[in-house]
Amino acid sequence: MPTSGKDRYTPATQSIAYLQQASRYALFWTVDMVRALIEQLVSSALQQLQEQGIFSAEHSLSFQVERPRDKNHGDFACNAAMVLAKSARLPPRQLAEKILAALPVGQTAVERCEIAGPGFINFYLTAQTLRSLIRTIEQQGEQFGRSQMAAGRRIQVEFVSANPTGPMHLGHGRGAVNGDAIVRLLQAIGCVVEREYYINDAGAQTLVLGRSVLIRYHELFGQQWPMPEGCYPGDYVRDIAIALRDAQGARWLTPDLPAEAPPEVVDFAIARCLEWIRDDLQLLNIPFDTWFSERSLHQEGLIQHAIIQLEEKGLIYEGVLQPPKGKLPDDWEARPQRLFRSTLFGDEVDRALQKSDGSYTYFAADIAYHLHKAERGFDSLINIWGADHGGYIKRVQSALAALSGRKDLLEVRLVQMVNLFRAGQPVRMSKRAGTFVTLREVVEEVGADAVRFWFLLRSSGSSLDFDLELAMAKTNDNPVFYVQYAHARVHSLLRRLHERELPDIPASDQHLQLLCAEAELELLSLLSRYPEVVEQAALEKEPQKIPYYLLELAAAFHTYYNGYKILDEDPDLRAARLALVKACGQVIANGLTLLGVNAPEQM
RNA sequence: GCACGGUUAGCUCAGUUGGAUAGAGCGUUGGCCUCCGAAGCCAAAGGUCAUUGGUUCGAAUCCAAUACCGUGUACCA
Repeated sequence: MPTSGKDRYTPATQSIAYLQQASRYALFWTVDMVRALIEQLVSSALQQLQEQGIFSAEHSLSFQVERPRDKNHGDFACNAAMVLAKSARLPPRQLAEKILAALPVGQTAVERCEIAGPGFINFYLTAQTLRSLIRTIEQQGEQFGRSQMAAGRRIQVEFVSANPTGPMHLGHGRGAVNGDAIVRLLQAIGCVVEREYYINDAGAQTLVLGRSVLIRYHELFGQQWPMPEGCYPGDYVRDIAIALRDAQGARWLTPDLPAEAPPEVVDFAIARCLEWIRDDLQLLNIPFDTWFSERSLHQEGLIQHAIIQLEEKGLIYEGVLQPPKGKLPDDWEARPQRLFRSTLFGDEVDRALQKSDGSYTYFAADIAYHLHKAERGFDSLINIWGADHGGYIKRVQSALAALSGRKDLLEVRLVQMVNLFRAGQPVRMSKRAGTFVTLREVVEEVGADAVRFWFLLRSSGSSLDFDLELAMAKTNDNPVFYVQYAHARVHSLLRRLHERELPDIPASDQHLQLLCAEAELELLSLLSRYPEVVEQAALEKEPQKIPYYLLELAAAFHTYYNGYKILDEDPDLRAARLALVKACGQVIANGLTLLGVNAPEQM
């Protein structure tokens, strides 16, 4: 039986006869049907060979039907002859000959098959089969490429979760765009996805923010205090202070700098930062379903709830950690702490739950948070974190495994850092020198589409160079324009059609027969791969596969456009080519939508 | 030291159930508009897939060591 696809494609349960029947009566073949047919054909051939005694009965006849990388190798390729050569005690190519001879004949979708390379059997689809794809795309429209393969699966994606202590920077933006794209991809295969933002509105950093604001606030009234070590010097702190003064006047003035800012000031500052963050996310068109407050964990006693559960499992103890190996921090001292036995779950050391002042660590809150997520009944949880948080993965997964018993519930995906460039020169960023570039400034300069596309073009696992100049370029240098331009060209053709008052005739099956140039069949073949690309990108949570596919499709489209006249004098040919071109436009639009990038009709 | 990520063309990077002659853009060189948008197309040159070994019909891909780069490395978030 075929092992290709496994649960990823329509199982090849239909009989060959059924599929042949379907091809005769249905308007079109879907890619899944073709794949299923080919798997059936090969299976049937292998069975016949087994009856002939080429294989003994106990040999499992597994093989794969795959998409060849090189277009010269046909539409599908089968590796059966190579995988089974040993069992058959035949050289791969000889076995391939026998398989080929045993393939059932007379079906309509496959034009020809041939042996190539070390023993691949390549299948070339008929032009008719490829053309029918236009019907699929016409019928499914913006649904083309979407599926229900993971229908009903409930997934939560937590991403961004930038601290509300300042404006978002480029790294946050990358995480935001990446998370958003993963959500869209999962939705495209039928998952029910919830987007969540975890607000770190408790803890020391918020107090530092409050204190920094308070100092700037007093400056507005003529009171100068030096900014203490560790406080935030950025200009935005002054903006918050001004807003505080404008909203609440002088009521927070004090003769001396208090050790802690009043809670109202802290809350005001946090609220202000959150407002900026929401605005920035909106600018990038990234919505959230839930904004989850860390503070609520403390207030509702959920941290105790989580710790009690760990205690009941005997996973908490009072202890002293060994000093870390390698470079020792200057102020390291042995101190007894309340520790969680994360080493039992694969972590390197046990982790502290309470600080020396008795308050809970960030980790303790994170345990409670993730327990809460687990209790909300998701099938899986995905966190998108910056690479600098990589060290926390094991401990959070340990805690979740301890509490939920589900080891694979949480998947953490790290997004590497972003380096900012302008015309090839690195843009040095320093908070102190005031040369820090915020996400908002970049989005406003180059536009949300360019920012999104660039961030999605690179796999999240490698660091990314973002060049402001390139992102704005309106040439081939800029991939987002290249793709959008292809889409705009499609609509430009439709506008020209209208201007010349030519009829927009729907292409008949006979019209489509005129599509037989190599460039046309290649374009069709490329279009047929789109649903598989979406599926793969979603399953692997690797959005970059979509931009790369779109670049390939756009390139093929531009080549076609340059080589052939779409608005031909011959109305039949014109109708056929327009149908193909519209299908391209549809798929480009679908792909861009999946990335949250606009598909403009005019540029 | 340890953990995680990375190393593919001059530059920036794609390349996952292991697959055929390893790809794209930029840059370089040379071509294509009396014609639907040249914001485009075509062609050429450019490679020890960091190194070494292993697994097998087959390795950039899997495994093991090594080298170099990045991030993190008690109580911060």
